Amino acid sequence: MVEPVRVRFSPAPTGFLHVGGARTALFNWLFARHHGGAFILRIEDTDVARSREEWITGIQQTLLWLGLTWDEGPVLQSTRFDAYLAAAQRLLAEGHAYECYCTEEEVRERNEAARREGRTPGYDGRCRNLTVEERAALAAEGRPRTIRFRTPDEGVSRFVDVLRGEVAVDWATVHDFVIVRSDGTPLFFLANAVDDIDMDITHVIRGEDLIDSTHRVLAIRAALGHPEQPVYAHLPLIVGKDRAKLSKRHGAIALEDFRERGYLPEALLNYLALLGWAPPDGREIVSRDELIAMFELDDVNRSAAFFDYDKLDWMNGEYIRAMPLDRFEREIFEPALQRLRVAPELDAYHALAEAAQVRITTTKDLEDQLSFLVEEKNFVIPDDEWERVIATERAQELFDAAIRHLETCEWTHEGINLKSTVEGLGLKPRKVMPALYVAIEGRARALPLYESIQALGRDRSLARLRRARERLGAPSEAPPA
RNA sequence: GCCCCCAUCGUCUAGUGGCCCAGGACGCCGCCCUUUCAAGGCGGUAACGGGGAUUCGAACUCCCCUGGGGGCACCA
Repeated sequence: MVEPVRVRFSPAPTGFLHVGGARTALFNWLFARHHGGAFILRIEDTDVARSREEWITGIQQTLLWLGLTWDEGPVLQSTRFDAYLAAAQRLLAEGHAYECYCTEEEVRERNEAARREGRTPGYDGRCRNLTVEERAALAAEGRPRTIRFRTPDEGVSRFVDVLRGEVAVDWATVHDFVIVRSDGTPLFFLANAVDDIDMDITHVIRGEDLIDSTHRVLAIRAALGHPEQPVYAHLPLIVGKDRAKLSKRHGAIALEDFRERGYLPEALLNYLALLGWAPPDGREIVSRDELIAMFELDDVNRSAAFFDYDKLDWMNGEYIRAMPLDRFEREIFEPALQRLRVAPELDAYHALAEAAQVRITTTKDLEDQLSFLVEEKNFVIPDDEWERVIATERAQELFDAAIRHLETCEWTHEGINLKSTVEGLGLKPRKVMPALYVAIEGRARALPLYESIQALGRDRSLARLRRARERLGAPSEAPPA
């Protein structure tokens, strides 16, 4: 590429950023970084009524969390209305646009009628060729006035999409559309066209849902004296379980929520990169730098992708496991303890942290696993676990032996080892150990027992075992197996 | 209704006319390891939507059908 690459991510601040938007941002960012170009953040807040300040900051925070830093911006379109309106005046003066006095309701009603009668909806061109007198009369009625772009009556609109080849449509099927609202504010098509020109955008990478609007934006560009086209790449959509496009009100989850649920930004980034793109070498775990090095726009595929949480979970686990232990302890283990209000005695918990690292998929997961460390009065054994796992034949013997062992053993991993104690009773460890897990950790699928006992300490461990032993009662009271 | 886009295992994908009776990954199933659960190792299940055409030869090219999705706002 000879010219410097300039791409933009241009969300509307009308809601949170979800995986679809994030993937679009990521591909733009990767493309810019790969080519040493500029990644620009542009906020398309031309719809003043729906745009909110908090979404603008929210989107930025999310991008930064993912590590998608921008080189220019954020440029708020709401600060550039003058430029768009000047362009509109020029289009008006040169006959590419006209003043339209149809109200929103009228247009909507006519469209609905058209749909009902099986005709194609779309602006019917009522105000297309008004005379000066007619316009004056309508204005005198106090009717609101919009500025509407006049699309060509015939011919074909075409552009080349990197992923899909030539995309062509008959102009006859593209109806005139509003570029300035009756309140005088500009709309997406106008602002988008003007900004892409003014910002020297070279490549437009966005969702496929915008593919049809491309013809309209291109028509404005041409009318404004810029017939040259940026390179377009319309990314396949990310769909939900029902294969329908994800949106704020349809199945989409805010990226913010992924953060709260304990996903690592690098894992989410990696996963997102694999939605619609695959590295030439077929690897799944690809670092940010490798992504930048390998990413090519024409390797992106064309069909919609389903967001698979199972695979994301796996990938997040991979990233957690790949962390150096000290970093895991510092950034994930310790904060989890703090959230549980457990004093982080890291020396005592070292082995536990190591054991936990390979067992969790999210950092939120870790909290559940570590919840047994809470103070004694808050520790409870769920009734169903008690019945299923602890209240079994020979449980009394088992607990008596375990208590005896832990009362005197050396307080090391090897010393705590209960295997020979259990085997000494003629019991199979695999069969009966779960009872001890539940007594100590409150659950059968839990962090390793010896590390947990060690972390809990001798007194607290014995207290839990004795409590369970007491509840079991005398041997004769044991329920028949 | 009209226009546009898409079509390989359940899911994400590789594949660009012979190397494919289709490869990898997630999931799932089984076995091993094992103090539970994981992780790890080994193995397995599973797909080119249908029909034509081109060709010596099609997952790969073309056409039709079917299916799915998107768009047709004073949203973006």
